[in-house]
Amino acid sequence: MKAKRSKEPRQRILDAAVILFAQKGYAGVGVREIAKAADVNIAMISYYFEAKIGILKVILNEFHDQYYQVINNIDIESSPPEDCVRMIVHNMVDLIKENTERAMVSFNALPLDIPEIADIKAKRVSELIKAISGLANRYGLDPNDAVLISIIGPFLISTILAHFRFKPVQEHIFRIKFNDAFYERYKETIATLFLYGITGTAAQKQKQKKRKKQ
Amino acid sequence: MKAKRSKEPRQRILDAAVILFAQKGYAGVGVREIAKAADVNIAMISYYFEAKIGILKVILNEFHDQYYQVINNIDIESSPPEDCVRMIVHNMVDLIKENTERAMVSFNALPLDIPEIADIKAKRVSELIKAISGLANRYGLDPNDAVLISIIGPFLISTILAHFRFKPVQEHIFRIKFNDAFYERYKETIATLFLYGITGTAAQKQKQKKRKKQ
Amino acid sequence: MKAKRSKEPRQRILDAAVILFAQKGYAGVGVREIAKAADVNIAMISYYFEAKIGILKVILNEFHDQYYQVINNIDIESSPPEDCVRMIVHNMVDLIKENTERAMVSFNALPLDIPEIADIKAKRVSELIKAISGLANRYGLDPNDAVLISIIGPFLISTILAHFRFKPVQEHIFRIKFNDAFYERYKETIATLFLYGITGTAAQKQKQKKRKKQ
Amino acid sequence: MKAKRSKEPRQRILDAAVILFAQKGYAGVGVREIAKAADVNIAMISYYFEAKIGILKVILNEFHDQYYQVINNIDIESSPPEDCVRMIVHNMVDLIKENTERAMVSFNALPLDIPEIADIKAKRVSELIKAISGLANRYGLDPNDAVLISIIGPFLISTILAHFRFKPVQEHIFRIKFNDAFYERYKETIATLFLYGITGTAAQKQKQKKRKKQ
DNA sequence: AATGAATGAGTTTTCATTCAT
DNA sequence: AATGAATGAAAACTCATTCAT
Repeated sequence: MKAKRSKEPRQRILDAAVILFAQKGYAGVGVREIAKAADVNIAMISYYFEAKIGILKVILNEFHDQYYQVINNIDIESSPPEDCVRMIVHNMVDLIKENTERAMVSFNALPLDIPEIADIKAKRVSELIKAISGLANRYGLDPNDAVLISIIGPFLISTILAHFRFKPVQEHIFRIKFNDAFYERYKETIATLFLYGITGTAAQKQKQKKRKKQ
Repeated sequence: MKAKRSKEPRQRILDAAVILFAQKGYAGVGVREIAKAADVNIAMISYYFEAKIGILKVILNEFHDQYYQVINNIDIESSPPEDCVRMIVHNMVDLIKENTERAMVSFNALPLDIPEIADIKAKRVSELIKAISGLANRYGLDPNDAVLISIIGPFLISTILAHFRFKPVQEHIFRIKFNDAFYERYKETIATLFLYGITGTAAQKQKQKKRKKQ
Repeated sequence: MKAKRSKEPRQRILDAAVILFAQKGYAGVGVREIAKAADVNIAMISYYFEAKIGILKVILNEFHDQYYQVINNIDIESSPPEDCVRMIVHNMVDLIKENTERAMVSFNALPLDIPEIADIKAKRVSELIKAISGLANRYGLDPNDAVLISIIGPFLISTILAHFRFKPVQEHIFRIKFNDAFYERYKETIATLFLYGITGTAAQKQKQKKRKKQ
Repeated sequence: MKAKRSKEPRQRILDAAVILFAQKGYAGVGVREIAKAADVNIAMISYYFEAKIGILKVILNEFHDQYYQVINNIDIESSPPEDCVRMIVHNMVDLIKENTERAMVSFNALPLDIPEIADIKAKRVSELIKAISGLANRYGLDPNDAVLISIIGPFLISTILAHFRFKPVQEHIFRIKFNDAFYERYKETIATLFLYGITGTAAQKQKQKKRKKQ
């Protein structure tokens, strides 16, 4: 049960908290539970993070730093759009696969009624939308078409997260193993689904415009 | 703050709890807060629902009843596949638009560490997968292809839910109104995205099979 | 579980309450539990007994009425002392055998911190002591010897009650049936134990007095 | 009202709880009342005893440990039977005199509807019966005579406890002081009562056997 | 005579945090 | 840097009682 005492206490607390927050939500986990899982004394939590909410703030910021790196590290300008999307999907699946709990905490289990958390979240979402708009532009979609952006924006992350959310249930029902081979095909399928979907949507839009002109 | 005392106490409790659970998660909301928002005495909660968890059970079951009706009410056999998908998308968006909080509670804010809730959820997900498999079959996709089903299964609901999750933030950033006109276009776009995506994926699969044969 | 609806509600409440109070103590039983066991509506309790404590008052008074009848109905004056004791033991065992729960409630499970109950109890105990003193006198024991009276006073009832208290455990351990035959022998044994004990004690006292005189 | 803060909090809780449980029964006492009487914070109760029932478990086990020591410490084999009984009575009165509340809680005020408590009690009663059987054997009584053992088994403890239960009432009625001198005579009287009673019973049994043979 | 919904004060237990060591 | 005892507030839940019907 207890985390190996190999790492530093601070890191052990973070690791334990991420898993528990992902399972039960922020409010559903007590500091005693975290301290026990991390094999540290309760008082260490306020020592390293001031308060329980401090743990969440660190988790949230650390994950978002990684998350936007995945998008921004892609050289959107110089690669063909399709490669670009495939790379993003590839990196994003890898990121979430390796940091499933962190991702789930950062997207789902957030107590947005706590102002500090709401502020961090709002700031980060703004950053994301800019990146998405740039990408849309490359596909001939109008980057100022709010409706379109608001649809395709959360598309990828939510689809990938949905997979990881339902993973335990599906493992049980389908009796399949989600191994590396699965995830290679998964990345491909998601990218194809997204690319065909988005180009189809763009094509449809062109048709409608023509019809209107006529 | 207080709910209008027009409805029956039991319904007022449910209505208040749904909104609060969606905002703060199940564990983040206290029964006192629910009782206050519903304008009922705190003891009424255990009177009508036995315990706090009883409220969640009712919400969960009620929403899933509606949710599977949306899928099962479509006459999959006799309509052309495309119409079928568009109808499902249409109905599903309407359902979630009218029951945003219920949907979010039923999909995101669930305390799966509570056995009773995990059981209900597992049962309902099984029902869903059967329905999805039937639909996939009509598209020439292999209904026993676990990987494919496990990808497109949670696709629709998670995409639509993602929109509603990010709705408040987007309203603020894009300064657009999410009115009826928006949702008509939204349904169309989502359906197109999904149809092109899924047919593209099916086409791609055919190609790969041919290549392997050669 | 529910009491047969053959008797009147008032009596059903009393019967149910006696059993529950004996099992769990007065404070350990809720009015809802009593109402359920008696198959009456909760409000009937305050209707018939004003409040929960009213049930206990009735139980207490009813049992003590029976209890002192057992002692006072014996014609202490005209029977030989030994017969007199045997009859008291006989009647007392019968009474407690038929009213085990009522006796246990009236002697053990009493909330003496509630003034009304303490008052009833004090009044009844005074009555008992007078009866016992009279009996002691017939045996040549000094009825004003407080020490002696205070020892033999609670002797019988506590011994008999102890049997009934440990009855379930003993039935289990000894695997014996406490049937009518057992209770005939039980009465005899208790009476013999008491008679030999009390005459032995009286004899011993005489010896000590003689020694002191010498 | 408040206990002196001389002892450790854990002990103060136990001491306060014993007195209150003896007065009002387990269910009749609240943890807040215990905490107040022990002059500790209410949270200390679950800190030291996990839950309210934890206090009772400790009281119960501690008292029974002492109680069986009293019986087992007597060297039944090598002393004359009469001395043996007098020593047991002597030690038992001393024990209960010094631990009146603990004894009353352990014998009367037990919530046997709580499985944990019923288990502890059953285990302890079994231990007692073995000891009693051994003692009976020394008196020429059949240790396998379940009826006899089941009668004389709870005899001593229930008689002594009855004295302490009625002590406050008797002090008031008889206006006598229950001082050390009283208890010396009390021990003697109880032992005599018991010895004469038990030998008388044994003698009576012999007679009956003879009669049956004839 | 009888119901069951409703109340508010009560219960036990758990919470995040702090303090002396 | 680390402990674990201690705190007071808040958690969920249960209580006996009352009231309109």
